[in-house]
Amino acid sequence: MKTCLNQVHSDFFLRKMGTLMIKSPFCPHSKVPDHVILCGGPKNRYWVIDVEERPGLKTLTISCSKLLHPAETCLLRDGWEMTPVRPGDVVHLEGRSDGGSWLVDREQGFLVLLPDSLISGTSISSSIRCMRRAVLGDMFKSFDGGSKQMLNGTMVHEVFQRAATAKDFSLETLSKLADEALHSPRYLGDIQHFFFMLIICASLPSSSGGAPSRCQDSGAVATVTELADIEENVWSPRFGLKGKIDVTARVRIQRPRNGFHRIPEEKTIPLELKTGRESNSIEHRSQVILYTLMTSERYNPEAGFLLYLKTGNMHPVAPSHMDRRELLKLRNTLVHHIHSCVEKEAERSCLSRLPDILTNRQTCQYCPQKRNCALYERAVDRSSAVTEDVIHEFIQQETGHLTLPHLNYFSHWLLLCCLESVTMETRNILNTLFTLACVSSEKSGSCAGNLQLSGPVIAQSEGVFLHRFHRSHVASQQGLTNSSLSSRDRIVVSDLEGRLVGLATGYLCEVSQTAISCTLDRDLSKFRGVTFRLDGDEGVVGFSTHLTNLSKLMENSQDSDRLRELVIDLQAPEFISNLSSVLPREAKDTVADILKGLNKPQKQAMKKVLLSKDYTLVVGMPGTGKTTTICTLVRILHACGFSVLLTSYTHSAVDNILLKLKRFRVGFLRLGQGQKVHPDILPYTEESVRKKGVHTLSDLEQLYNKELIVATTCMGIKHPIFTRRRFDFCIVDEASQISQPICLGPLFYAKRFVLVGDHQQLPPIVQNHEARSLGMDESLFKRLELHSEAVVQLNVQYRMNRQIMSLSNSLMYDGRLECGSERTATALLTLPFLLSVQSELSSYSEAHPQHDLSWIQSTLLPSNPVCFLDCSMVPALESVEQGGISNHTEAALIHTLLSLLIKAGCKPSDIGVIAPYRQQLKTILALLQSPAFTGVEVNTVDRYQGRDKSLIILSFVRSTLGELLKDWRRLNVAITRAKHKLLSLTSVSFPELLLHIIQLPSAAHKALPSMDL
DNA sequence: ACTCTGCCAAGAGGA
Repeated sequence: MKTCLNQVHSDFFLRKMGTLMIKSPFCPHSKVPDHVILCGGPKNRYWVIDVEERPGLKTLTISCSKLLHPAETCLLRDGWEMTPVRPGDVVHLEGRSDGGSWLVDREQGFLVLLPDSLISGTSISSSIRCMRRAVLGDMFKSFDGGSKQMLNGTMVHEVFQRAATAKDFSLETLSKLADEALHSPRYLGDIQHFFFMLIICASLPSSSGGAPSRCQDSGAVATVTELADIEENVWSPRFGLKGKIDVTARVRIQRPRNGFHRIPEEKTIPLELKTGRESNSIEHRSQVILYTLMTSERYNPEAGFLLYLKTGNMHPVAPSHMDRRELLKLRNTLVHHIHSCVEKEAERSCLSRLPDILTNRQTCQYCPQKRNCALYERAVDRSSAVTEDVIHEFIQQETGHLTLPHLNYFSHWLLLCCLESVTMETRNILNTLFTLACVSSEKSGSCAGNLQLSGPVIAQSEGVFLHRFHRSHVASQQGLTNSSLSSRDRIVVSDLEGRLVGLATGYLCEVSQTAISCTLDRDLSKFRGVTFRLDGDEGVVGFSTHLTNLSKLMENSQDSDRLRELVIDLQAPEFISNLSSVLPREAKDTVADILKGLNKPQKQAMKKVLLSKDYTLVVGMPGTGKTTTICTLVRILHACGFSVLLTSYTHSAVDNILLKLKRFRVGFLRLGQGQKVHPDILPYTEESVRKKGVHTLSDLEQLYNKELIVATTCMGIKHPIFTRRRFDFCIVDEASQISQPICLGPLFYAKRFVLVGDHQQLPPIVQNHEARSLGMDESLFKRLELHSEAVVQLNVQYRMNRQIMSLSNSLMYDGRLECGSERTATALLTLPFLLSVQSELSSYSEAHPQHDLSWIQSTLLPSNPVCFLDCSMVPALESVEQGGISNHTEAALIHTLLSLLIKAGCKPSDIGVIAPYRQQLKTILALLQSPAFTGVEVNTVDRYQGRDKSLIILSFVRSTLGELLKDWRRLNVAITRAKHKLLSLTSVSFPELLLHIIQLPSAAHKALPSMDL
């Protein structure tokens, strides 16, 4: 067995420091991180302090207190000792403890490793055959599936569930439902993909006489009396399981007993439907066992049923302790592999080994993960020792087309993504839902408790139910509006007791003091009377899109081969020499017309794109009309009859271009959730077009093929349209802010691509330090930039006046940035009432000669477009608070300056306040409560990218540059948002920007306390 | 040492 790393460390520690140190629960080795929540009792969460291994036995030293005291012990044996538990893990224990000593063995107790990671029933049952496949399936999620049989299964499931709900299994109803399912917009896309039609009725039970069904087992008779639910969603933080139950049924069980009355017993049990062959396999039965386990808190079902629709046979599944034990052990192994995808080796992280490859040709042949399996083996595990011919041949077959650089790129980015996902995982707030009482969650603001359903539930559309909750009694004095929950947030609904965790998910609509309305994916009207809690779901999206794209890049296909050459091998992009061969004659005039409004570099960009055979990179320096350029480019391509896939990382970036495009009456199709799309773009979404009537395959096909231009976010490429369509061009906006694996996604679907961005502005955000240092913040835009022949620079800007521009020029652009016109270059802030403010300041100054106000006087002057206000003498000190870093002195100075500027006649809506830290925004906003400041926009540097204001006040907050502004790209963004005037409050000296410094006197922020502002 | 947006999901069956 592999020795785990932590074990090595503690052994080492033990030898060095002697036994006393390691036995002490307070050894620094095992400090509990802040985000971990521990507790005792039936929902216990223990921290593993130490693991001691002996043959056939594992002893854990554990504690449910963050102080790691008192410590308890847990003995694992009879196979449980193989559980891959390590110091620093969190575990849940089932069973009994005898004075702080637990025993988990053959007969009693369960250990649930990392219980807050909920593992789905299907993942676990798929791990029975092959653990490696289950782990890969968790990483590369969108690889399983896509067969006709599956689609058939999905639809038959739906038909059955609907018929069961209606309690009507007549042939007439069934065929009606089947017809509906066939024409449901939900499946049309998939059906189109497979091009087949099917007759559903063929797969339905012949004895459609109906529910209730019966089942016989060793004399006991179970009769289904009622359907409690369909597609019930279950999250079980107790066993670390989750799943969706096909049918939750009430049954009456009658057991014959000699000499006793047959007292019927009512039970609620899970019922699993299968439409395929009646295999009654371990996998199928295990699924049922897991459902009984995860619903044990809800219904305590002793058994469940497996119903094969083809034959109509129902198999009871009554799990034994052994069944549950073995499945939980599998879950623990699986969760271990998922959780420890990276490990440290000599201070450097590397990808962990996966469970071994199965050498069963039969099983592997149809495995949906076979490419990823082979890739991982060759690119990561690199076990040269394995020379088994079967495996070697398999790996060769799957990855033979790849070179070493390809494999390195794959494993490198896989490692980066895994590192980042581990860091993101610790911020998952859902585990507070599992363990934290609602009251304490409410304090953090992401939860609302004590809610009761009020009024009717309104079904808005399929799977969208409008609910209203009101707060039954205000336990805490807080009203609901104090919470940070706001409309459009994603939420999870659970009950207050923690029995019905994750009942439904949805979006918040309205929040008032005492009521909340939201749309949920399920109708909760039958839970009337239950007290609910509602938690904000920040949603850990995970990295499956990243990994899927990486895997796709390694595919043995034409599209992927070409992308690998360009992206990994960095093959030089090619261009054709003559425009006339691409420009259709009839489009020439239109194109010439469109080109008229452009400046020189913009025209150059158009030309380069049209001539490109592979890709073009458009550098859009600040204020150079990036959006206009893209919009014009799309119009030209459209006029030439080219199809275009238009994407960016964010919805707002996509919609920005579309809003412009719309004005030129260029048609397009916008894919994506209506919730996220700009209201003016909504009519162009698939959803809206469909409402006008899409009933058949050809309708849908027409909808998908009609427009030359299709727009969506980079994450939106899972849409069925991409299984059918290829585009002439793909344009990716803000490409310098998108990480490589995500940026790759849309490129698979186009012959050529255009990346638009500016690597001198913000890079992709990476949380994990190691991942960043290993280059995860390098965008594809930046990677490809070395091919200067592919780059066009938009360097003529229409935003900043000369002085502000030169600041950025000296910092970043080596003087390449130019003003588009003399008007732009000389534009200044207009302050109509400046004179009266200045004279007021002068008279104040005379009355209070101890205050030196000359700095304010010169700061206000529009003819001073760039002012660095040096606060080091004031002094303005940063303070570290709960929510981050802020600087109250700078905030006070901003308040003073804003008051004077607005008084001098600057419109609040022309003013932007920028700070790198969120906490500073809060501090500033708190000072700007008066209505006079309404319209002033206070935001972070990051959120201001792509936008501008006439006047910008920038608060540096920190007296050293700090991690954020140390990144000059962020500093560059900050200083290039202002059109006419830029005021920066800082205690940092910039040798690079030695211009325009105004020294603030000591206590400058207290200079005007009595002046009427 | 605090910057941020994306996603609907667990399962649909077959050797």
